[in-house]
Amino acid sequence: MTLPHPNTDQISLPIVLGVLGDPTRLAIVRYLASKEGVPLNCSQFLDLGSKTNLSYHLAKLREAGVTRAEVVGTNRMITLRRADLDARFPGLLDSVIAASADDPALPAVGGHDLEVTA
Amino acid sequence: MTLPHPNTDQISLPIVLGVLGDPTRLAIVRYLASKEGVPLNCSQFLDLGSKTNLSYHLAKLREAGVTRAEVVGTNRMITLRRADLDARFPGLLDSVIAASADDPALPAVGGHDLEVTA
DNA sequence: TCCTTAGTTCAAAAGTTATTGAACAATTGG
DNA sequence: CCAATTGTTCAATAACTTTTGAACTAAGGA
Repeated sequence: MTLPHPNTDQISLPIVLGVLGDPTRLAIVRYLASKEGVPLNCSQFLDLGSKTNLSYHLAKLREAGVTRAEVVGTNRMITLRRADLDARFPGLLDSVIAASADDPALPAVGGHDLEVTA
Repeated sequence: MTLPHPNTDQISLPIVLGVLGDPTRLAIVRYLASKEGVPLNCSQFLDLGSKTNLSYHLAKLREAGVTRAEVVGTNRMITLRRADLDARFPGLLDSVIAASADDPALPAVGGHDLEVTA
């Protein structure tokens, strides 16, 4: 039960940009970046939409090569593909994350500030 | 006859990313970046689509704050809003342009290489 | 003034993306 | 085995985006 992911060299710039051009998905990426190293399961994101809708957005991110999802039991552990994105599009992810960090219009995950101690 | 543009602080990250997530518009931005300082009119881009369709894509870019269009006679002179984008989203435009420079899947403007002498 | 050039606007059609709920599958724990 | 948990898939719908052609506006030159 492994899920399909593009290889690094199959990651496409317009597709990545298009996928990030959605507030829900940008919020997911921003949250993943703030918890880098910690694999998160889908239910962490339920603030951002219904379970079905998140499944859709997380699949878009995965298919674009922005995230990686590993099946662990009944969970999908989701991580940012930072190294792959940095290799393919140097500086892009950093600038997107930095810019998203001070965007008050983006939905928040957790209903609390990202700086709250974990 | 001035066209509507967002102020710098009204430029939105998801909207900019969404607008750049289209091969035609990315090709326009890439070409504008390669000719920075030289204002271009719309007909420069006719390789990328019909006049009507380009009017649509150029309006999207302008409304998102990515380009500026100035009316000069019967022409619209189009420039990249690099300073505004750099101020709002540091590093973003540079990384997008650098990444788009080596994307063979993007349509080309002019039917010749961008490095051809002007 | 009349014609041309440059680009917009409008309405329709076609295509794509987002959202929902109900049903499904896979794993884990009792 | 049974039930709960986690997440997917499917079909429907709603909403948006892209593309087109015909009609239009505005400026400039003959």
